[in-house]
Amino acid sequence: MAHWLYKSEPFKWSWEMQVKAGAKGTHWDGVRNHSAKLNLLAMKLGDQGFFYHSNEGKEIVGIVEVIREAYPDPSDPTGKFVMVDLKAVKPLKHPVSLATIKGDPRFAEMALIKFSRLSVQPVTDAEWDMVLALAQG
DNA sequence: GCCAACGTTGGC
DNA sequence: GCCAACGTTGGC
Repeated sequence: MAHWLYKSEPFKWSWEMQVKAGAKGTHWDGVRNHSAKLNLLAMKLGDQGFFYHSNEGKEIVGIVEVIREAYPDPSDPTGKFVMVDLKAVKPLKHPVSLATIKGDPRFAEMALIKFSRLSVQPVTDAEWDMVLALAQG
């Protein structure tokens, strides 16, 4: 099963709002980047991902799960972009900050570092496990 | 608030 | 089809 990372500015859409959306989840819309779109298209039902707060917080705060695979994003007038539906699974016991990830050489190849502006990113199994281990800390 | 990175646009 | 200009993202 693949893993992902979703960035959101908390004052636009925060982890708290995602939790409030409950089991029926929400659309992850507004993606207007082709790399991010390819990631959305690759997602399968049940794939889990990290929920990352950009700008304010700058940390991974929770885990979300894909509950509907990619379909057209109605907020895109060109009809080219897609969105998935996500629901909150659980918060991380201890959020893992960008500073922590940057300071750990094991994460040097992580998309969060290398492609810092990409809003929907793949996460490798190794990175997934390492972040979860840090979150237990 | 600044600015680097990077994607997109538009003139040629 | 190239590439300069421009806009946006997001860390600092």
